[in-house]
Amino acid sequence: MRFGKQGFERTSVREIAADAGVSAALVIHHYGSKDGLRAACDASLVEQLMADRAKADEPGMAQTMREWLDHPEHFGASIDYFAMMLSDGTEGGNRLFDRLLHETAALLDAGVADGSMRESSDPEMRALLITLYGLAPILLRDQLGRAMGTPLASAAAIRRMTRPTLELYTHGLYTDTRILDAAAAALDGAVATGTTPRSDKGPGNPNQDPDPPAQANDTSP
Amino acid sequence: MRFGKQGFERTSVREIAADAGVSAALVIHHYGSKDGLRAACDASLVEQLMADRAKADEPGMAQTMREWLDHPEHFGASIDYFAMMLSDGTEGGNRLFDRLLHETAALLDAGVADGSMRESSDPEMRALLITLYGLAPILLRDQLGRAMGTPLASAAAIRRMTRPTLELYTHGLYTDTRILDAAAAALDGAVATGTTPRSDKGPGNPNQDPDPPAQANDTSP
DNA sequence: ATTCAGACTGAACACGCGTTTAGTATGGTG
DNA sequence: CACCATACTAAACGCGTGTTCAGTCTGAAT
Repeated sequence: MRFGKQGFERTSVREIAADAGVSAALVIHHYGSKDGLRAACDASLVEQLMADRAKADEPGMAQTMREWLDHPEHFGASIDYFAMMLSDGTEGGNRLFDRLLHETAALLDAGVADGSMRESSDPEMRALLITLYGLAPILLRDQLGRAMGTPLASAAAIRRMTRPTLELYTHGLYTDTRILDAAAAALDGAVATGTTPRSDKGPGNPNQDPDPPAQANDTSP
Repeated sequence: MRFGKQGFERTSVREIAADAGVSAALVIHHYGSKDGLRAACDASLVEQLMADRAKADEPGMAQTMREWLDHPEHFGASIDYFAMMLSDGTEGGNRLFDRLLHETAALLDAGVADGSMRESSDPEMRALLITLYGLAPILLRDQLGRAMGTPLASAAAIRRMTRPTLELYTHGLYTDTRILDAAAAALDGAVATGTTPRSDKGPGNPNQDPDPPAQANDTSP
C-alpha cells in the first residue's frame, strides 16, 4: 500500500488504480471517494492486526508488535502505514493509539501484580510514557536506520537494540536518586506553596523532552 | 508558520501569501519556489535554535529544548515545525536529528565520566534510544495531549510527566534482571552458534519498539 | 431470449496548485 | 530630468487532482 510509503496526499487515486491494474474510476466506484478508500484501508489493517492478535497466546496488540519484531521483513509495509496513522491525527490513528496505551497499561499492571515490575507513583502516566517510547523507533525509523547504518528492517538492527533497551528498563540510567529526589521535592514544594513549578533539571538529564524540575545545587542562569 | 500546523503539502503558497498580506507571486519572486521558501524556513528555525543555544550557559541543543519546556507556550509553533522536519526525511531534519543525537551522546558520556550515570554495554545505541525517547512526546504530542487531557505545551502536562520519567530513568521498570539475563544469553548464544538471531526478549517486555521497512507490495482493493 | 445488476472504462469536468508573464508603481542614482 | 533596479500585482498557463458521466461488457436470473 502506497499510503504508508508516501503518505495519503502524495498518493493519487490513479497511481493506486494503476498498481491494481484497474482504472481510477473503478476505485472511486467501489469506495465512494478517496477518503472512503482510506477508511477501508485503515479498517483492513486494524483487522489484520486483530487477526494476528487472535493467534497469539497472550492477549494484546503489544504482544503482536513484539512478534513483528522477530520477523521484521513480514510487516514493513504495515508498519509504515501504522506510523502514518499514529502521527496524522486521524480518528483511526487515535483509536489505535488508545488501544496500544490500554494494552500497555494492562501489561504493566500485570507486571506489578506479579512482582516483576516496579510500582509507579503514577501508573497511568508511566504507561503513557512507555507507550510513547515503544512507538518512537517506529515513528523515527528512518532516522534510526540512518544512525545505525542498517535499515530498521534488519535482524541486525533489532539485535543491537535489544540489550540496551532492556538495560535501560532494568537498571535505569542514573546511578543514584539525586535527580529524582530533587525533582520530587520541587514538585511537592511547588504544590505546597502554590509556587509556579519552574522546572530546572540541571545538566544531568539526557531527556530532551519532559522536564525534571529544580535541582538542589544549580548553576543555571 | 502554517507549515508546522498543516504540513508542507497541505499549505498552499497563496495561503501563506494571504497570511503575509501579499500576493503569491511575490513569495515565489523572493524565494524562487515553494521549496526555496521551505529551505529558508528550515534555515531560519535552526538559526533561531542556535541563537537560543548561544544564550544558554551550558552547551547544547538538548539544553535549549529543556528551556522550551519551561516556557511551552513560547515555542508551540516551532515544536510543530521541528516535529515535521524530523519525520519527513528532509535533509534539514536529518541534520537536526544528528545534532540532537550527538549532544545526547555527549551528555551521557559526561554523566558516565562523573559517575552520575551508569555504564552501558553499547553507549552509542543507548544514546540513540534515549534520543528517540526524548523526541517521542514531541512527535506524538497530539496523542499525548489527548491521553492526558491537557495539551503538551502546558505546565500541567510537563509537571505530570516529570516524576514518572525520572522514576523510569532512575530505577528502571523491572524489579530483577531475569529478562535482561535471558535476552543477553539468547543474543550471546546466537552469536556463538551462528544461529539465526531470533530476538527473544520475553513476554514481559512492554517495549513495542523497532520496526522494519519493507518492499512495496500492494494489496489491491 | 430478454432483462438487469454490477464490474469496469475512457473521456471529460471543475478545481486548486505552483509557477510564469507582463506590467505598474516607487524610489534612489547618474 | 532620465534611468534602472526593486517590490509588487493581476491574470493567466499548464498540470495533476478527485470525481462524474455515459457507456460497454459479462454473467446470472427470469
